[in-house]
Amino acid sequence: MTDHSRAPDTPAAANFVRDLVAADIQAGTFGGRVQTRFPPEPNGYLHIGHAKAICVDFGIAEEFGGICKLRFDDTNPETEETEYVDAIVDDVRWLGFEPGEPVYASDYFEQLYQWAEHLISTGFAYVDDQDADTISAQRGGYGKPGIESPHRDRDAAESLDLFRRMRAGEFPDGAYVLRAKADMQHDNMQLRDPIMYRIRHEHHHRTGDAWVLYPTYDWAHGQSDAIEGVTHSLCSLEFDSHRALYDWYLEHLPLPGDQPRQTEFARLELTHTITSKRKLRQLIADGVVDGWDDPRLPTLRALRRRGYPASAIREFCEFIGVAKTNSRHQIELLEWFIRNQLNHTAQRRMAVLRPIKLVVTNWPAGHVETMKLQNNPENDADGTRDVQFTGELWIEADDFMADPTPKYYRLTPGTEVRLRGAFFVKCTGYETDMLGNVTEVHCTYDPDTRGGNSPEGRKVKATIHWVSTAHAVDVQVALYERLFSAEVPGDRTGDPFDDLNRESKTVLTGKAESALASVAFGQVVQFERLGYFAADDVESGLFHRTVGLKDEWANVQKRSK
RNA sequence: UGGGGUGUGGUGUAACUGGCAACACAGCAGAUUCUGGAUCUGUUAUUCAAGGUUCGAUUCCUUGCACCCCAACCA
Repeated sequence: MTDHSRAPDTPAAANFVRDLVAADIQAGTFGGRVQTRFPPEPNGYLHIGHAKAICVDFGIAEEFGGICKLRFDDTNPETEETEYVDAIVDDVRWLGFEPGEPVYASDYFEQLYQWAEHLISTGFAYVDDQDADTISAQRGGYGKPGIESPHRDRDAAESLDLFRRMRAGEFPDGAYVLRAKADMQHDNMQLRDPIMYRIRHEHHHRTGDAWVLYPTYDWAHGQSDAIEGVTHSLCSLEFDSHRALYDWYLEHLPLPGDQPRQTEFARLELTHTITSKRKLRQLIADGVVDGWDDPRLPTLRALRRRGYPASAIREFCEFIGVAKTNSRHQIELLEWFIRNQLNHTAQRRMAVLRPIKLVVTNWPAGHVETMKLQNNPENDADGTRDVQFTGELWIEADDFMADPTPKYYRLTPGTEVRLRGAFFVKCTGYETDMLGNVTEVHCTYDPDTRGGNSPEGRKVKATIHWVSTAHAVDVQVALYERLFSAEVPGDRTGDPFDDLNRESKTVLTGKAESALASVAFGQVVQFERLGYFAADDVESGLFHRTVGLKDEWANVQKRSK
C-alpha cells in the first residue's frame, strides 16, 4: 500500500492501552502473548465508532505480534441476522484488516452450558422462576440493598434438574431463568444475582432451533474470551461496571488457560453525528435518508460510498488516540484527514455545477483547440489529459459578479482572469434576463496566453474552471451538508431529530469535461476548486460530494458580514 | 440516593520516577501559488476549584465541584 498522505508522523502515539499491553509483555503476563477480539453484535451495520474499535482491537494485536479475531456476539436470536454478519466481515476487510475466519459466541453455547451446570453444582448459580418485573424490583436501587429471591437457596440438584428441563424445551419463554448467586447487597448492581440464561423459543441465525436457552452478554462474553485465549478484552466505557462480574464468572470456572482481562476505553463520538443503531435505523425507517449506505450516514458502507478512503479513516482513528475521557471529536478533523489523503491521490477534473455561459467574442467561429491539463499537480506521475476548448464555455455562476463586492477577484466587467490551463480572458460585458439575472457573460481572450501563462509575465488574480459547451457531458452531483445541524444532536431538546437538517442533500445536474465519462465506479476525483467527488458504484453518471475543498472565499464573505 | 469512571487551549490527544505544559485540527497574520486548494512562516489560546506537601505540582495529599456510566431475561 502506497501512503500518499502527509499525515502527521505519529508512530505509536502514546495511549494507556498500548502502555498497559507493553507493561504486560514486559512483566510476562499471559506468557507474553497478546490476543484481542472485535465483538460486534450482528444486528446492524458498522459505523465510524466501530472503526475506532476495530483499529484499536486489530491494531494492538498487530503491533504486539498477537492476533485479533472477529467474533460475533450472537447471543440474542431476536435481533440478529446473517445479512449483518456478511456486511460486517466485508466492512472490516474494507477498512483494511483481515478478519480471517470469524468466530461466534454461539460456537460456545455447549461449553457455556456445561460451565453453567458447573456453577449450579458448586453453588454459584440457581434457577429462579420469578418474572422479570419481580426480579428487577428485588434488585433494589442505588444505595438500597436488594432482596434475595425465595428460590436463591434452591437445592443444587433441583436447579440442575430444572435447568436441564429448560434446555429440553419443557417451559415457555420467561418461565425460568438461571441466575448467578453472587451478592444481592453489592454496591455494584451488576453483581446482584445477574441473569445468565433466559428461555427464548426463537430461531437463531446459526444454531437454528437447537437451543431455546440463550446466554446473556455478561455470561457469554468473558467465557468466550477465555475459550479463545483472549488476553486483553478491550471494550467501551459503559462496561466498566461489568468488569467485576466479568472477573467473578471467570474466577468461579475451571478455565483452560489464563484469565483474560477487560479494559475499557472511550468510544468515538463525532460532532454533527449520531451513532446509536436504534436512531440510525429510525432515520431509514422515517425516510430521512435513503438506506444504510446513504452517504450522509456515519456507517462504513455510507462513508465508503461517499468516497472516504479507508486508509484516511484508519489514520484518523490512530491519531485521535485512546483514552478514558468521554469525548466528541470535531468532524472537521476527520474531514481534514480525508482531504489530506485525497489531495495526493485524486485526479483533477473540471465540472461546472451551476453553469452560466461564457462567450469568447474574439474566438474564431467553430474553432476547437485541445489543451493538455495536468491530472494531479501533486503527483506528476498521473500525467495529463486532453480537454477541448472552444469559444463557448460553461463557467460557474459564482465565478462572475456584475457588481463585485470587496475582495472578490474572479470575473467582473473589465477584469482579467485565467481559464485554468487555457487562456487569459477579459470580461467585456454580460447579458441579463428580465429579472436581472445574468444569463451570459462576454469576454475576449489573449492568444498569447495559451496554456495559461502570459509571455510578458502579466499576472492575473484568479483562475477559474470551465467546460466547453459543445463537449460537455451532464453529471448528476449530490451535494451533502451535515445531517444534523447541531454539534451535539439532541443537546437542546433531548431529541437528536429536532436538530435534523432537512436540506442535507442537494442534487444538481452539472456540466463536466468529457474525460469524466470514463471515471470508474467508486473512484474519487477532485472537481477543481469545488471538492472531492466519488463516482457512485452503481448508478452511472452520479457523483457524491465526498468533502468540499477548504473554502477561504466563504470565510472572507462570512467575516465581512 | 450508593458504587464506579473522567476532568489539560475552541476541539481532541500528549508530558519518563515531581523539573520550561507539547502535538494536531480550528482561529488569526503573512509568504507563495495556474485550484481563494496545497505548501511554507509566524501567532493567539490550556492543567475543574480551593487548600496542603515541596526549592519546584498536570503529576503527590485533603476537601469540594462538574460531567458520564450502572437498578434489560439488550449488547
